[in-house]
Amino acid sequence: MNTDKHSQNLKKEDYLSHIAFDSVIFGFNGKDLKILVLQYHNTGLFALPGGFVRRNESLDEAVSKGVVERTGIDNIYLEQFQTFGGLDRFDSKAMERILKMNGLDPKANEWLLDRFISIAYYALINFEEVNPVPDALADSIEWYSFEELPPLMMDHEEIVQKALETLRANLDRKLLGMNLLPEKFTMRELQNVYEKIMGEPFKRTAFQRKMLATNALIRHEKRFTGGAHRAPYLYSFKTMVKDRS
Amino acid sequence: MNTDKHSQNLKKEDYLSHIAFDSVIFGFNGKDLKILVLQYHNTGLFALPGGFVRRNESLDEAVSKGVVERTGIDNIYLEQFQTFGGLDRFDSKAMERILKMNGLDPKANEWLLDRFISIAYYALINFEEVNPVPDALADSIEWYSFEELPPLMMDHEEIVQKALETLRANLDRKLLGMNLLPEKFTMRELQNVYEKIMGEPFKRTAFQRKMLATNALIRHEKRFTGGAHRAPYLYSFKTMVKDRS
DNA sequence: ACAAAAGTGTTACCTCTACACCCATGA
DNA sequence: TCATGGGTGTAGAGGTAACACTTTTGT
Repeated sequence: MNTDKHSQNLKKEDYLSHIAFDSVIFGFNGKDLKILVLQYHNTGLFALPGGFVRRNESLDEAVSKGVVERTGIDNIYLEQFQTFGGLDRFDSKAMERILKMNGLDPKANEWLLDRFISIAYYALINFEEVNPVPDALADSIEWYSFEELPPLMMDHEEIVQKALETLRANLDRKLLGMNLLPEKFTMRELQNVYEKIMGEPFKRTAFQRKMLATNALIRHEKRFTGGAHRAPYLYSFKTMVKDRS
Repeated sequence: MNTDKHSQNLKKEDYLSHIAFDSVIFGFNGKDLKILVLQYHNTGLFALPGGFVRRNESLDEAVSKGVVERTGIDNIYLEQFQTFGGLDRFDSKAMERILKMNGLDPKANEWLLDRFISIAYYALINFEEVNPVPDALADSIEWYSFEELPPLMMDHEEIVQKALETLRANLDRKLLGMNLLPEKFTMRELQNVYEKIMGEPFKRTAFQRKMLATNALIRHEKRFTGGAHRAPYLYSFKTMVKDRS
């Protein structure tokens, strides 16, 4: 949970009360699968980037805007995967602390201390294009790989877990790999993405054939890396179709 | 969208504003796949059974309670599948009419006319056990098969569509058939469920083998129907495990 | 005996896997 | 020419699908 860039504008009447969103933003730096985590000013509290929904925008618009603001790129693959509505999922003391540390009056922003239901989305982005931007209440937003995630607020660790599960379940059904890679990539790079997401190694030759069999790749010129070996082909995905379901 | 049984209790302060749920309740009568649709008093408006979330109950609890109240049975397979948050998804005029026709003052229940985000669930139940119960605002709740669905309010047709898609996508991954059948059933009955859900016929022998290969069925005594043919075995599902993901 | 539906055996086919082999590249 | 990693050919295993055959039941 998190706020708009212009925190002074967090007026109750502009937003739908009790409704928040959280986003699990995945990026792949060529080696590791990472997610964006932000830290609130002077509190030591870590959380997923999130926000609230304005009365005059749809849920999808709100989330899209939030993710674009944090990453600096638009045209992002975004997918809603679950809504979290447990009774335990608000921590008014932590929220109060966050507001105070940002010089905001908790009394004047009482609606933020109330119970929230959060709609969770995951995003897949091309790591290279991103320049993460913290919002007004947070002083840092950084990439963390799964092995070194800091402890997250409230139920955010559960949200991350569920995001990863959903991503895994969808990986074969949809062509998700494309959203984590630059436009052109080698088969080895594609395999790396798949292995990091699934958390297990694949056989090189079987992977290659499986991918080619999907008929979704275009083969381009070779990439001469300077390595003392055969130059691999570059590939790109045929269409911008992200969902084949 | 819909209300609690005791509509006089629909006090704003008891509920989370802007948040509703809708449920697509599937049942199988041995021949057709049907869903429960309710009709509001004197309005000709059809809608999915739904409700609101009390401040002191979790989202899942609220939905579960709502579905149990309408069907009269508990221990129902329930799965959240999507949250709908479009700007178009409120129709204050229709809601006003519903309130008026039920002798409620729209002014006193103004929060119900506001914009709502709805978390949608689907439920799978054993048709035979159900005795559908309309809530206070509705005068009927009835089974409709997909071919004869009445026009539904707001985005409820989209919700039904998405529920069916999700059910189809999950059918193989999870053992969902079990929730739509009585405890013991024949292979032909199980195949009927699958065919109705997927909307396509399966080969009898292939289906039988595929099901037996899952190793999830127990074979019981035969059922002598009086038909002039070999009596089929009865089967039941091995475990109450509903999710193998 | 016969018709109807249930259950199973068999064969052909297809797919996937493993392994080997060849290819291209720069040192 | 050697080491390294990329691409493809092939044979065997395993799984799937189609079809026929057998079994069981009530008329």
